[in-house]
Amino acid sequence: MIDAKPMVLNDKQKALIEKIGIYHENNGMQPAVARIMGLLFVSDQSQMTFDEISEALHLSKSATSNALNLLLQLGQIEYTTFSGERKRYFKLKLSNWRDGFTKKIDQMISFRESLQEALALKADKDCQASQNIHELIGFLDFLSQEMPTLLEKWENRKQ
Amino acid sequence: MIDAKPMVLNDKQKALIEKIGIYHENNGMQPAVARIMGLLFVSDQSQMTFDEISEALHLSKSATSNALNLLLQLGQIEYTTFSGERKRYFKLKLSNWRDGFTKKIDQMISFRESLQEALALKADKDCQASQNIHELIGFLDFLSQEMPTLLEKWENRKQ
DNA sequence: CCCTTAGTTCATAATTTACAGAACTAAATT
DNA sequence: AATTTAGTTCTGTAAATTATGAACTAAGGG
Repeated sequence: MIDAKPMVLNDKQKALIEKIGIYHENNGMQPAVARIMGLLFVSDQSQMTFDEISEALHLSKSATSNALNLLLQLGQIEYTTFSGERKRYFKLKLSNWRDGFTKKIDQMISFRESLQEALALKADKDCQASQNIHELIGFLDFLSQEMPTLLEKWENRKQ
Repeated sequence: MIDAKPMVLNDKQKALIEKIGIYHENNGMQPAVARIMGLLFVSDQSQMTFDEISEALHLSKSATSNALNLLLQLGQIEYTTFSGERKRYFKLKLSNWRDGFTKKIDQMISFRESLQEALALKADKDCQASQNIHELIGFLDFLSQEMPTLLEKWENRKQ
């Protein structure tokens, strides 16, 4: 079987893949994983195979395998297959961004639990520090209350 | 000069410092830096000196110095001094939480720039991928529009 | 039944990070 | 002037992360 024409990236695309990559590194992804995110954002192909990704980013098969499986597990990408072919075609699961946003907010709100514990352990419940913690808890409660409303508002505006 | 009585932490406090520490690690801080955040949340002292922090967490002076300076630079802590003393007394700058939230959201919104660039580089501006990116930009614009309103609402509710 | 394709898994090498310890500095104290 | 206090800065290194390459597996084709 003849190879598909190799994906060639120009300099602007390469630079943008790095930029998007660094953004995702700062959000906790490892470099190779983050570069795959960059590639899938920038690529002109609607979907890419394992080997195309591996070649475009000069990644070993093992790094590619680990990264793709991690991204699948994170729900950041998905793949389709075609009958009679074993290859998987990967693309971003951008519909998931709203979920991703929700997850980030939920992670912030999860800190509430620790704050409550901290307050419980404080010898002086009325000191300034305790009051500050209390206010912070209030803010997190406010957030978890308002977020559904905010997302609903977005859904309505979208149409 | 006689030492101040050493800060003694009980097991619950130690455990909570680790928990809060891990939370802050997950938000990009290095372990020692994150533990200092934990300590300042949990401590019954309204403020702590360099040496108290260093001893309470069994950190070397260099680690303590680097961590405190980083936290100062991040705006997560502040210090006061007393006339005739060179020592600095550190405490959390919790008023900054709102700023911190804003920063997080801004960081998310900063991704808009990359998305716009990605869209500009796309060969096909009408493909599904382009449209998804476009929708994502829309969501980020929505967020940056709604955030001031949301924070205002919180300010009003607070009083 | 052997070969190719499409990966996965494992051992290990190469960085990078995070911290300790020692040497250093600058102000205050004796 | 010497010492103590309150740190800072500079190596060195242990540990963790990240990626590689080789060996392996499992499905499908000839």
